[in-house]
Amino acid sequence: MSKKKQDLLEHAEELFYKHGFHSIGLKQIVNEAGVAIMTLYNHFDSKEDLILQVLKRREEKYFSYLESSVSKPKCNSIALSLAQAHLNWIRMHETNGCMFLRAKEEFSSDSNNEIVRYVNKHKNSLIFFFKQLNFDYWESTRLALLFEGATALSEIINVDDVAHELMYCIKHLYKK
Amino acid sequence: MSKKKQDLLEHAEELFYKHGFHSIGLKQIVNEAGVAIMTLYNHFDSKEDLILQVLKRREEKYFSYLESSVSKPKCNSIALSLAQAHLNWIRMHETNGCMFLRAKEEFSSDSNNEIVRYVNKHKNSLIFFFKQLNFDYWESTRLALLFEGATALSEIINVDDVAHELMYCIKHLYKK
DNA sequence: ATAAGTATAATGACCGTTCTATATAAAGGA
DNA sequence: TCCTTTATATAGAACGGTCATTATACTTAT
Repeated sequence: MSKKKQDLLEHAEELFYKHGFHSIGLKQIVNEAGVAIMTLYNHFDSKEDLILQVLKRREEKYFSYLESSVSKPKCNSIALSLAQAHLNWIRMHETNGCMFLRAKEEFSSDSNNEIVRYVNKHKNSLIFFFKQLNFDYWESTRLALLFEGATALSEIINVDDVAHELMYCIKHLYKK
Repeated sequence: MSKKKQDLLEHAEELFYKHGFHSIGLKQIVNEAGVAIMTLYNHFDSKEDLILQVLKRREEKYFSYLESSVSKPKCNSIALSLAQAHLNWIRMHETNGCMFLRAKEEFSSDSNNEIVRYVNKHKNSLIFFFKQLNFDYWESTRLALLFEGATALSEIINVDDVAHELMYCIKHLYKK
């Protein structure tokens, strides 16, 4: 992948997450990335295409982060390891909510929008990921609920306190 | 309050929640409400002022909804009654996330923005509301985590399944 | 020479906000 | 009852700005 394209993806991810998808203009992205606007359109079909590629890149990073936490677990409990990984992910970023849900929210008025469909797919992949680790449907759904809650609450109170309560919930609600 | 102002607030709330704050233009709001653009500026100082008044109205509705659930409880458990009320609130609206967090997210790049400060205050009011019902800090924080999780997850999977898991968590994590 | 990146300007549309000028209707005094 | 004031609402245009996208033409490297 071109260095310029990578720069664009990185700065677009940061700016979209910080300001939102409608708020940020392509001009601001290319300025931040230090490339020309035509270079952006050379690598991406449209703003929607850029958003989609940003989200796909982020999904890969997030899932590989979760996966590494189960392949190299730090706790004897899988649920606890996953929770630790999710909390670390939150700590690594600005606490500004779930980027995928925010994308869906901003474009959800058109339910056939490609971004909306992609986010739905992504969140179902997350629940499916839990199921593959031998959690049943309800246990997986519950994990998703707790993780989304942790992400959202971190926008308001400090992450350490959120972590405290997420761990408390997991410890009392999961055996493995 | 003027009938026109009420119409504006109602349609603005619906449109902001459906499309987002930056996405929706004032023209579309006045069209939907059936008033002239100058009528909007007669009642509100600016778009930011309109957003703030929409959020304040919504906060009152949400809190009075929670309050009525504890004054006329349907369950023997306070936490369970609150959870039922929160789930009913979700069912009453389009499942498009928490409007307050979405407002904060869209304007958070300017942390001194009045909307951002208001949302922070609102969420702290929620935790304070729980504390007044004799939940300690951690119990209150945990309730907030679970409620935010339920709101977020309802954007993805059907609310009945979310309700199932929220109730499960509450039952196993709270005595009263 | 081929490919990738650059700068710049143009397009048409929409943005929040303000201005002007007109219409309506209720309220108060004669 | 008539006249005047005041408040509220209206339509429509204008302002300067930004938006995503496209076209053109120039400069680099490989």
